[in-house]
Amino acid sequence: MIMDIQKLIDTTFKKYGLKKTTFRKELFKLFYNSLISLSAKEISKQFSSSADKASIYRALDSFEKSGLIHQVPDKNNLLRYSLCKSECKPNHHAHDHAHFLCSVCEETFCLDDFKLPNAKSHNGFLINELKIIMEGTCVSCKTV
Amino acid sequence: MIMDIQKLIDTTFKKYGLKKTTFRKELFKLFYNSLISLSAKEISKQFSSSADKASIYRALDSFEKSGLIHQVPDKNNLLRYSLCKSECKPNHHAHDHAHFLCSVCEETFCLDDFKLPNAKSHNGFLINELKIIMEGTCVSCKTV
DNA sequence: TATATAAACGCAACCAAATTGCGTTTAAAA
DNA sequence: TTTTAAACGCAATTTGGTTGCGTTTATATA
Repeated sequence: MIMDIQKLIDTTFKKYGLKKTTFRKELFKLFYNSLISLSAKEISKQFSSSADKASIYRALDSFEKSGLIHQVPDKNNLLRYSLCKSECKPNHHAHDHAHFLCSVCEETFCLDDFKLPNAKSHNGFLINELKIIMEGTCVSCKTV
Repeated sequence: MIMDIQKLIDTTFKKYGLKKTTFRKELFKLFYNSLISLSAKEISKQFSSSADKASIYRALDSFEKSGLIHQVPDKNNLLRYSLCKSECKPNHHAHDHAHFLCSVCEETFCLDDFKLPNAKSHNGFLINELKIIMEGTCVSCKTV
């Protein structure tokens, strides 16, 4: 069952008290359609003109706080985000999947079906959150 | 069997073609003795005067390439390193342990006994390296 | 439909982390 | 002792991200 993107924006933006500005609607669509992760710079490139970086960073920040997108690891230590699955709530991201960084195309993928172990502690260390990051060659780069 | 630090420096520096300058010897000792991870800024603080940041970054870079230290995750996305175990080779780090970030003291720990699964592929993605990053409360912060 | 208000924008200034260029110093090889 | 490549030190620069502030705009409310 595929939801109409416009309707999705309507409901999610309303749900999290986000204003439907032209820019933010486009930004959401970008995440929704690309599936891959995006950095601020990559986003900037998509908006030929008129995409102020302050606006980008603020939008990313507020999208993240609303549970629409989540930070994903990046090889060069920069901020990078992906669309969230439905299980994420505002201020509480529940990502139980691994992330894959392709060393060829430098893209980040969410491996949704690679479930994480849910250990609560280890040697006296209390574990709140657990991330698995893989590096290697992604499917499409492998076959090329 | 504890190896004399001087001897260790002699052998490892020679092995990797590193010059035994005062600064780099001290830097190595710092990593060797502290056990915890270090950022450029933290390193800088240790050297009361005369520690140029360019020298620090270049030393870190070359130590990493030589397999003496490895990058560890940092909450604020800054470069942070830890001493390597013996199994690391120049330009090929083999860290089969997890990293733990304490959200209280902000320190990074290497959990050497938390072994990682060694899957070679997943859904057509070829896995070269696998990292596990945990966040939570470390042993000492828990008990305080 | 008009008005109020809080979110978002846009622009500039700013900041910290990290990198680069280049001439000088120095450890180690010849 | 001389040579040479690594490392240093200082300044300038780049980059990623943040902040301040006055203006605009979407939305709630009258």
